[in-house]
Amino acid sequence: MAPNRLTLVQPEPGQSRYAALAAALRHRVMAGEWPAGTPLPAETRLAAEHGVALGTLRRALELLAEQGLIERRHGKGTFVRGGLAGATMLRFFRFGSGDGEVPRSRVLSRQPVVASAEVARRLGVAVGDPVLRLHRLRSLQAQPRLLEDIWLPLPLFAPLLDWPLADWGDLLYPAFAERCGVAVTRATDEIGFATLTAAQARHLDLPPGHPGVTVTRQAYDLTGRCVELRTTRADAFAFHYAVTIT
Amino acid sequence: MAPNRLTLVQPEPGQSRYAALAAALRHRVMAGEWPAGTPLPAETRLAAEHGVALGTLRRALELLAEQGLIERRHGKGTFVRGGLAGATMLRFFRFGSGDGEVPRSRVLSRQPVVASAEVARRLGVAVGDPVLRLHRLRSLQAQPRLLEDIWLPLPLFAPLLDWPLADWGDLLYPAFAERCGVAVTRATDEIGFATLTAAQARHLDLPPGHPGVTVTRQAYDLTGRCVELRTTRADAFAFHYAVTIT
DNA sequence: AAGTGGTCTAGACCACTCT
DNA sequence: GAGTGGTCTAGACCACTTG
Repeated sequence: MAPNRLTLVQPEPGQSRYAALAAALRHRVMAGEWPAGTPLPAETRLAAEHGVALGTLRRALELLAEQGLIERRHGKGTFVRGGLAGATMLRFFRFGSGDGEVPRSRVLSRQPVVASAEVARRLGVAVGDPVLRLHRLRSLQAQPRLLEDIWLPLPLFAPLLDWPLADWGDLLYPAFAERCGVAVTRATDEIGFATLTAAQARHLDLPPGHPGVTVTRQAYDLTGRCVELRTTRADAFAFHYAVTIT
Repeated sequence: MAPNRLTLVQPEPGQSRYAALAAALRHRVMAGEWPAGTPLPAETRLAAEHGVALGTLRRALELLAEQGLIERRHGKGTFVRGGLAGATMLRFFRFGSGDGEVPRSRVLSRQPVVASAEVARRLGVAVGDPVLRLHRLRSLQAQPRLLEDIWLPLPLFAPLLDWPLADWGDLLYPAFAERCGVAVTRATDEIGFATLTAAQARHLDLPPGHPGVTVTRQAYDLTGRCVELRTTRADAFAFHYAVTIT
């Protein structure tokens, strides 16, 4: 795409111009025109490029900023956001003194499998499609705290098949970005409750049948496709979560 | 306050004009100038009243709309919002077939007490201040499902002291609004797990020691003061909650 | 048809960040 | 000082709702 050319937006009937413009910009971002962390052109420049008034362009950018696609910094510029931080799962749990500490992670097993009905549904792939299954234990202060089952769609995450287990860091999302070019931008968590199986309890240093909390996460990238399904199990009594309702 | 007079806003240093204007409008709403459900004056009128451009006035209204204080309806007007619906607690739980059904509520006990340290802290009153304590059981399809402990600051909720128990409806927030003039606009919920005591389990038709979920709610009115502290206990296995992270 | 909020424009000026 | 995003203005026109 020629960067200096005029590219008019064509709002569909019933759609506002700034909404159409936001969609157009969203596509340019997702096409990789400005990689994550790099600034977009200045407002005046972008407005001229798309043949709209400054206020309209700003409305569009505000929309994208709300959606978390870009980030605006006064005096500096408008930047394409990278993925989520990665330690977000921890904000659900309260452990002794390790607040803000990144948990140590150990991959217990890694194997390519075929997607079950449940996994396929949540991951948005076909039943029987190849997926990478990870089993992972995360510890705080040498105490095992979180037991994770992770499913990743396989053509996409193939680089992880051979990656030496010793080189896996404590956070997965940065690894997704570096190794597989996948940026997680949005995730949904479902919180439920179930007693731990004997095997699960053993990993977590808890008695069998101990009450456990189950957090099922589906993570999505810029294009909205689900790139990760993760089930985390932990001590229910160490779980704590706060929400604001409006 | 004279409605037709010019009332200029005075933004504090470092504050934008629309922010100052929003604060001014917020005060006018909270002072009861336009009761809940009634429309504010038209944009052009309000802008003229406060001596600002239309765009600035709109920015201020957008702020208040985001905060849930007002609601804008295209072609109709800008309205002061009432309180929260009231059945919000249910969205945490999945029970058999009663989706969307409003649970039947029965008040088990009602007594004025003095605030303990914990209740005082969460309610924002002094230790020893009078509060009204309610014990309440809520059922779906004749099955007891939710056991609630509720504390209400007492000068404010005095009308509830004499109100015949037979006349209490199934929802509390509408009653708060009608009887005590209290509109709940915001609430925070904290979710945790704990085993049920024998007494709690008995009310819920569950065995003693059964795993329970505890939702602690603090509800606030327009002015930001806490008007309700509520602890809800229920079957942990029937608990389910979904969040979106961005 | 009249009144409401929603969109869009064109331009001025301010506040922040870097060099 | 030059470049960025943030605020504010004044006015035109559109879309929705109601009588």
